[in-house]
Amino acid sequence: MEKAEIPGKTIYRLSIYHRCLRRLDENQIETVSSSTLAKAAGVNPAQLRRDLGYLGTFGTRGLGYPVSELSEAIREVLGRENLQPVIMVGVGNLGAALLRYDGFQKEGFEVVAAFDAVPEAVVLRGIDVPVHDVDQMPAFVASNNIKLAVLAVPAAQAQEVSNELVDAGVQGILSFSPTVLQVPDSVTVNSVDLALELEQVSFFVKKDGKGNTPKPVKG
Amino acid sequence: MEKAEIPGKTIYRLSIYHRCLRRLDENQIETVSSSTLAKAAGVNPAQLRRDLGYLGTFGTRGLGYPVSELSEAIREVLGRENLQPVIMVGVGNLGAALLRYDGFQKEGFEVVAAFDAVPEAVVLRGIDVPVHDVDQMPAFVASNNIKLAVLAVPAAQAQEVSNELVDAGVQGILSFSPTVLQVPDSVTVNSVDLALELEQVSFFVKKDGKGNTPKPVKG
DNA sequence: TCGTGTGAAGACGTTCACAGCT
DNA sequence: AGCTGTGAACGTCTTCACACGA
Repeated sequence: MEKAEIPGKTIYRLSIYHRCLRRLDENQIETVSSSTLAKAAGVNPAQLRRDLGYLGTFGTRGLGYPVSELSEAIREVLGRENLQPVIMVGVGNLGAALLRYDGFQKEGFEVVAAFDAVPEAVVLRGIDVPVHDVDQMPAFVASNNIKLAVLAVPAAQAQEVSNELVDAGVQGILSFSPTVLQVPDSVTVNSVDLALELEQVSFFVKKDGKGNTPKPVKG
Repeated sequence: MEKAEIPGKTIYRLSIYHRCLRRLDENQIETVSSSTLAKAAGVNPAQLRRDLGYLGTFGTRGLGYPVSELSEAIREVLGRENLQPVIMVGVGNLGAALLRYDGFQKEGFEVVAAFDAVPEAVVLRGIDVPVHDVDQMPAFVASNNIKLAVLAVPAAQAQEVSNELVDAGVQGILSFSPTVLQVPDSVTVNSVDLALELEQVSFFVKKDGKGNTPKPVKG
């Protein structure tokens, strides 16, 4: 019965470990200890071991973890064995920048199409993903069996577009709109609110007169 | 002795409440109950009351909270009474999009200058913030007493630029580089890793065969 | 009666500390 | 000796549930 639930925070950190491991692997390093990897990932060694414990038993006592094997195991758990298609909705400032961003591809996601209310207005410099009218989104999602969407529309339209995505069959949304989206429980939403992230930093900066407030760390 | 430490997670939510309250205020709504505001913010009502409890006693039993008064109180705690200057470092895809993004301004931050290794290469369409060579950053930070920086440089340069920012006197960094930054304890870093946020969504989407994994919610 | 404020309980996440394997 | 794997302690955040004021 190896069916322990993996907490969301652990998942997030596993992704970080995965990146570090890939770098180690590229450098031909075959083994790494929890303390070394933990330092690279910015976490406590005990936490790292606890996190890896969810995957099974990989380490060798007195030695450490086998880099490529562990990397592979994490990739499997994260479900990153093959490319996963994603659509982008909203190709304004941010959406366009995200379309040019190669970080998603590097982590195994492929942005296969983009949708905008006014696709004619989109500046296509450096964008090689087709940009369609948002009307065509539901059909595209259905026929290509899309599960993931990145939402980068203005706040005022976010809820409406989110509803359309959910109706079309999307099951996961990464939203950049500064709004709280209401979705059914079956749909996963992750909201990245840029201004709030900055505000978070700001608070802990100005509070350093003497009251030693703890450092904020992403969930 | 009203000196209770406010947890980071509460700070983040206070920012959300603040936004909701501003919207209510614009709509001339004078009073709001914890359950209404909580629903708008996507949290549990008890949590909302607990969070507001850190600020003091504002509500009226049987009635709710005075919208504008509460909004003001939060703004004070967050230290958002006046505009706060921020610099942007790295004006590539993402950096340029963030410069055009008006969300920071709306939350009381002003991006006063941007820096890039190759400022000549920056496409200035829609950007009205001066873009300087990164060499000039330390002097600018010192003479303008800048405390906050947004970092949007490639991963390979992130740590180096981060060091320069810290040396120059920056105390808070919002980083978009997919790397773990090592900084002194006195400096606050908040790292937003776009690909990892998408990965987080992806994991919880594909795990819905039957194992009902919990929904991830930002910090 | 309605809704706040809060003690107490519970859930969750992190870290310690050490037994045990190599 | 060195490092993993993990019970147990600890700390933090969330939610319940209800007393109390308007």
